[in-house]
Amino acid sequence: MKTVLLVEDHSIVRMGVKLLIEDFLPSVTVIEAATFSETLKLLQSRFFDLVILDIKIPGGETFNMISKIRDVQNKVKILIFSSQDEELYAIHYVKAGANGYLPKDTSNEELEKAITSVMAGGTYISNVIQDQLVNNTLLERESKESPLEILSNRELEIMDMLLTGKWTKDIALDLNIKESTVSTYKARIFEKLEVTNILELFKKVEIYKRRKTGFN
Amino acid sequence: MKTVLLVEDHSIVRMGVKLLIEDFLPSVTVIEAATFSETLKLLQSRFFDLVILDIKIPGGETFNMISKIRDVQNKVKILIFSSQDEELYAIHYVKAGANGYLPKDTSNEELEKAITSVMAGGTYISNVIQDQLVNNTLLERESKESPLEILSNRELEIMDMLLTGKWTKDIALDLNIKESTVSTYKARIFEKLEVTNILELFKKVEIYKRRKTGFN
DNA sequence: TTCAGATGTAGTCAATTTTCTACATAAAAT
DNA sequence: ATTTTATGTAGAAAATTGACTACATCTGAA
Repeated sequence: MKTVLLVEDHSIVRMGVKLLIEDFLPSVTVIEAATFSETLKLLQSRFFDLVILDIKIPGGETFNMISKIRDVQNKVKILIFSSQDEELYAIHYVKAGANGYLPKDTSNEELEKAITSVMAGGTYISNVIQDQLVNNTLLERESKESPLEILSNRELEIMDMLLTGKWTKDIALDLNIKESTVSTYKARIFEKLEVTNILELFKKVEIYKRRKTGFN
Repeated sequence: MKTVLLVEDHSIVRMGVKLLIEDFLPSVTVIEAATFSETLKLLQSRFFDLVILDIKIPGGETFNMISKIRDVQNKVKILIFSSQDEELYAIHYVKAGANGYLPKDTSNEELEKAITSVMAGGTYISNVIQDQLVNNTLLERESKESPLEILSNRELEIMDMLLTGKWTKDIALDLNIKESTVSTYKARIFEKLEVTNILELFKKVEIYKRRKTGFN
């Protein structure tokens, strides 16, 4: 008899997922939690085989949640269940110790596959993320503390200016280099951090900042 | 015998909502649609009492969806069923002719209440929005409480897309308008919200969201 | 010591975006 | 009823940025 803790603040979604699980795995008991503190309390009170974790529930500090869960029940499997927007960071969740990542707009079949494979002790990563892994040396890069560390000083300097809202030409002027040079840096930064525009860059950096400052 | 058209692309959510409705209103038939074109097709083929509309489904142009639905079946009730992120814009949906607005993270009871009251010919507006209405002196009166409310619907729509990280040409393509038009909107949005680039825009909107939702 | 890969820098030309102007229509104000 | 202002939309020209390519120097690994 397996027990799953479903952490998700949207009751509608909870209902759908719960139903789905009970349908294809009738022997599984699904317990629900809507907040992170509730989650921790439940984890302290009883054993779970799997935690399905919506990464942006109230009271949760994204990356820290995973380690906090493991602090309480270190053998529990964790399946991140996130909205599409977070796909960018999916790899980080896995790196941070999650056993799987699943976008919310997934098909029922995928959800089923993910849950069974993670509960069986495997890892589940949606195709999107697999692509990220395959055609990139991301894993190696991620082995460093922060993706920001793979930037050269000059790149970092320019990234900072970019995040201030400066335009290519401003930066070129400030640093006395050609605009084309700035463009090159920009391209390299974007490539290294795997983003395609300043907004994504900003969000990514935000996450790392939070990660550093959060008590770990 | 009433019939409800549930428009929602996430199958998990569809499942939850459908179940809920069938549970508390057993006489109601729920038909599902995952895209907007599917929605229109269904509306043309048969009569519905209510459309529950996820505002960001594939193929939908946010605000136009409401009028397009009314073009086909002008007496149908429309209940906007949107994710929390859109709460900011809720008031615009109601202005645009929706009969109700309901955030996705609602309780089952609220969903029930919303559906019954809208189907009965009333209007349902979640408390969050009611607050907005109250201190804004109502739908008609334009109040500048929120900087976002001074944007037109089209501007808001484009701002959303901008904040997703989309480029001018993508938006133009999506909305079938010229890139220069998008640029014009962009300029107007920037001017109205007093920012000079997307980053500032993003930050401004973030701040406003946090204030409204009381998060963190 | 040698050599591949990383880094700092640009040029060129193509692609994209912005600016400025314009205009019809809708909505609001007088 | 009439004038203003707001909104949705573009065209043309100008400005900015990006993609590719190149190349010298530096640096760590074989």
